[in-house]
Amino acid sequence: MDSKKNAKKIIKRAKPEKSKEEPLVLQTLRGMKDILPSDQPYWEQVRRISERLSRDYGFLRLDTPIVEFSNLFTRSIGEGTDIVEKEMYTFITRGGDKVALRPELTAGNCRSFIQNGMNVLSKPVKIFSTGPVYRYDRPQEGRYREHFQVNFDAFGEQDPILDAQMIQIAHRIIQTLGIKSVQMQVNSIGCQVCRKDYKELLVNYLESKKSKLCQDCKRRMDTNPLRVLDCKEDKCSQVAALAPQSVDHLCEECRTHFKTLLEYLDELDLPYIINPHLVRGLDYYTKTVFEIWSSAEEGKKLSLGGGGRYDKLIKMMGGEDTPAIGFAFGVERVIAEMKRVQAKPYKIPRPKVFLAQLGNLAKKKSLRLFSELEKNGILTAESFGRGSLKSQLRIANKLGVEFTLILGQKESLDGTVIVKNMTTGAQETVSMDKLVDLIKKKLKADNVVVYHN
RNA sequence: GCGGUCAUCGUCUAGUGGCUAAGACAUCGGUUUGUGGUACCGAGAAUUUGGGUUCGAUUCCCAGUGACCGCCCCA
Repeated sequence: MDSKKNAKKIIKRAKPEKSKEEPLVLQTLRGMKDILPSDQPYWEQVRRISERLSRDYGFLRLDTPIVEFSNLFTRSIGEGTDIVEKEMYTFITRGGDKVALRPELTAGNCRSFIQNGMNVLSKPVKIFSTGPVYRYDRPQEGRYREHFQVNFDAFGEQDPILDAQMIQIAHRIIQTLGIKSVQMQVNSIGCQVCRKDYKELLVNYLESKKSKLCQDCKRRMDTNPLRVLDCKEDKCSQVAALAPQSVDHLCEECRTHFKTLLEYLDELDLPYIINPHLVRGLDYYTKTVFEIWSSAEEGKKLSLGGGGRYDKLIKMMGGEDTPAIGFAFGVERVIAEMKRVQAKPYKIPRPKVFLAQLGNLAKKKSLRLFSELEKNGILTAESFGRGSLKSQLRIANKLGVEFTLILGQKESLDGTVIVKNMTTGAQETVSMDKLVDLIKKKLKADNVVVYHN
């Protein structure tokens, strides 16, 4: 006994020495995580609801590669943005191409739209996409280096009714996922022309109040003056409160667009507010921008998702002038919120039948029987590797199945199988060829095959 | 990128500058031969990594790594 233990310890000690030259680190990379089976009901729910609603609203699915030429992102998102400046996973391929892991989905979708000539499709072209995106930033709760987004883009329609519909579907998905208490925040940051004018106006104003701003904001005045409006410092928000607002300085077209959008939103009974300080981190936005926030409890400073118009992006990228609008939400954040408000995850179907086998002959036959049950839509669990009936029943019990099928030596020879009711303990022997029908009947009678969602 | 807090079995927790680092849950096995839930018994399983101080460190110090918090920013 002692020698056994010692031997183990020696092996343990020896292990690291063996692999000294290249230590194997059994750990996910910083800011990345596994999505474990126990979490899958939530993910499944998000997938199902998103896919269903995307279809309901006429979106077609598009999947694009995770890796693209890196300038696809730098040019669309904007050279000066944080995402591009310090958060991109960029590398050179063996072929010498400068590529990057996508930090968001819209750029790739636009590329695909142009490359595949989707402008010939009837407008609007509504695109649904989902998958991982990558940003090399400092991880925290709700912020990951790899996270999943569910994304909607619509190309070729400049009518603000599409803005309203986009906000509607965003709201609808989050609500359907069980997050009832949400708030939509909307704003208009104008088009290229009026935004530029507004920025000048704002900078002039801020310049006059410079002494009252925090250090960060003094810096922001140059890099991103709109951000000053968002600062949490008391003194800055006092300055921001009196600052000129973008909505008051829109050009005629942008003002009408925004006004019409608000009329549509009023019609929809959505819980929205106009947040004149709402600014988004990507350069390509024009006119409408919006975010979706949970309002269940204060404290959370993370939006669940956001989006906006990018009317000039396709043209800027070299495509035909095509107005567009998009929205994305972060799956991890939405799931965290679902858990917080105790929203119901998807109920993954559990087996109602367990197949136990006993003896060599039965073991051989059980594989075929299992397959037979599966083909007939009877979800069955098993533990073929286990020998004793006792341990198999224990598993069956733990799984909470309705029936256990027992196939032993005797039954194998007779062409029968024992059906044991796990609630009552009663069991009957039935012939193999009647088994499937019998089980189907029993499950139906017990009304156990009802799943929600 | 900057500042801070933390780090013990799979999970949740105890504990200590010095004998085999404790418990619960979970896992696996057993309580005779072909029958589950309870009970009883047993097994495996951890001091994040690397240095340093020390006769001796899981404990003290430094660094790395990671998680989390506050910035920056964002989904």
